[in-house]
Parts: sequence; structure tokens; C-alpha cells
Amino acid sequence: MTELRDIQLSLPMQLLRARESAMAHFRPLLRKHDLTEQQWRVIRILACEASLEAGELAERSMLLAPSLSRILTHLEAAGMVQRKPHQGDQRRSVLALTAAGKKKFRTVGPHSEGLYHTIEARFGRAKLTQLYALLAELNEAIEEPEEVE
Amino acid sequence: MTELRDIQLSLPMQLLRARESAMAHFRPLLRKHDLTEQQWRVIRILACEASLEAGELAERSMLLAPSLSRILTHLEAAGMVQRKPHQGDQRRSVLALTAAGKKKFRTVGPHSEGLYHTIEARFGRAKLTQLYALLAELNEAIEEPEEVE
DNA sequence: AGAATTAATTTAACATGTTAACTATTGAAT
DNA sequence: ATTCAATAGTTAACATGTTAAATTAATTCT
Repeated sequence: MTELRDIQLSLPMQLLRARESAMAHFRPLLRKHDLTEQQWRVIRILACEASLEAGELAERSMLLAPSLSRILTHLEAAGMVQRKPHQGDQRRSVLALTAAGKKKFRTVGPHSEGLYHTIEARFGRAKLTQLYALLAELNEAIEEPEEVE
Repeated sequence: MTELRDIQLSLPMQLLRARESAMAHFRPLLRKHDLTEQQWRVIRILACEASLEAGELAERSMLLAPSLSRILTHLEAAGMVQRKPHQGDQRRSVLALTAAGKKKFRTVGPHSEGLYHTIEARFGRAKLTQLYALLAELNEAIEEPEEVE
């Protein structure tokens, strides 16, 4: 006889719950600096890369193309990101932080790091490392969904 | 000398990535049955409870009140949920599945369970249990954010 | 009882999530 | 070279996420 699983025990929901617990720490900071969580993801990634194509940026920031497109329009209008055409392929666009974008990163980054260290201190570095490893294993194991007939 | 953390190693983003890997398995099924992920969360919870107040439902489904409000309007219009006034407190509303809502649950539920078991089989039950435990510990440890001065 | 507070839910406004359709450009196949 | 298919981004449409404000009803205080 197979055990009946608690219908409430949903993997996506447990991951969402954990993510919410974590994000709750960062949201007040981001709001104070007029950034959404997604805008901050984009800025963080561009801050480490000098320049990136939109596709790469979408993948790394875990944003779907339509979302990223709108976010970039917003960040460009705010003067924090510059869109340039790609040399040799007119379909692509290349993104980079402006001086204002870099400044925003240098302003917000340290506070964000501080909050991260708070989380690390409370949860424990060892457990955090273990969690990262498990999440990576999970991704590896279930990355490719089954076909739906 | 403190190690510099990889700025890309973001806990919220790793949790998001894992969640996306998991949700990718369920999205085709839900789409085929004209349900959003959030609508399905609401139906699943109501299917186990007979009736619930909106506040309780919001908490269990990890939905903010405004989102839930709109979702319930939608599910009510679709004939799957019934909103009733609360006896003794006119501010509250009590939600319950209709016959159509229960039928939807019985139709989609088994397929959803099947996909869950696929994930469990691929990742391993032991690791999945370990992951749930770690996520619960994380929630416990960081649930309360620091004050922002 | 009546005023002020608190509580549960909804509405509003703007940003993003999700899927499909569209546009422009490139690459491949005759 | 012309046609066809694939690729990169954007636009569109609708649903949800997030915060603030508004609504309505219950509670508290005097």
C-alpha cells in the first residue's frame, strides 16, 4: 500500500515560500532605492559583465524575453542602461550599464550584501551551502520536463 | 581576509531557478486545463477544506490579498468557487468549491500527482525529503526580517 | 451610545509573468 | 539571387505581484 502524499506538500510552493522569506529581507531596501526585484537582478548582472546581449541577460536574470524587454525600456528611460546595436547582427542588442547605473549598483550593492550576510549568519553557512548544492542537484535532475502526449 | 562572495550567488535567484525547473513540469498540464498556477493552488487547497475564509486561503496559497481577490472573482465567474458571507462577521467571506470546482480538481489532480511522482523519482525521495527539511529550517531561521532604519 | 481604532477585503495603479503573434534580420537551400 | 526557414526582439493581451488607498464592518475607549 502506497502512502498518500499530503496534497499540500507541493515542491513549487515550498520553494516559493522559502523565496518569499528571503525576498522579504531585500524588498524594503530595493523599494527605498526605487528598484524592483527584477530591475535589481538586471543591474547586478550587468555590473559584472561590461556588456551583454539581451538573450544572455534574460537567461542569467531568469527573466522571460518579454519581461526583460519592458524592464530594459524602463531602465533605459531612467538613464541606467544603454541599448546598443550589435555589430554584425542587426537583430541583437547589446546592453551595458551607464555611469548612473554603475552608481546605483555601488550604492545599493553593499546594503544588499549586508542583508545577505544576515541571512547567512542566521541560517548558517554550512546549511546554506548544502541548500545551494541540493537546489543545483534538483535542477540537474528535473531540468528537462517529460513530453505531454 | 574574508572571501568575496560570488555576486551572482543569490539565494532568491537560486530558489527561483529551482522553482522554475519544477513548474516547467506542471505548466503544460495546467494550461491544457485552462488553469493558471495560482488558480490551481486555490482549487487544491479548497478541495481539502470544504470551506475557508479568504485570509486563511491567502496564507495557505501564498497569495497576497489583492491577487487572491482577483483570482476568486475569476474562479467565481467560471463557476468553480462560491463566495458566501461569514456568519457573525460581515467583513469576512467564506469560500468553497462548487460541484464544477470539485470536478476540476478530480480531473486535474491525478495528472498533477503523476508529474510530482516523476519529479520525486528523478530527484530521489530521500533528497526531496532533505530539501523540504532544509527549506523549512530556512523559513524558520529567517522568517522575521531585520528592521530597516 | 458615539468617536476613534482596528481588521478583512477590495480597488487602483503600475510592474512583471505567461503565452501567442508579429517584425526584422540572418542563414540555409535550392 | 530568390525563397524558405530559423533567430532575436518586441508587441499584445490577459493574469498576477506589489504597494498604497479606499471600503466596510467589527472592536475599543470613554
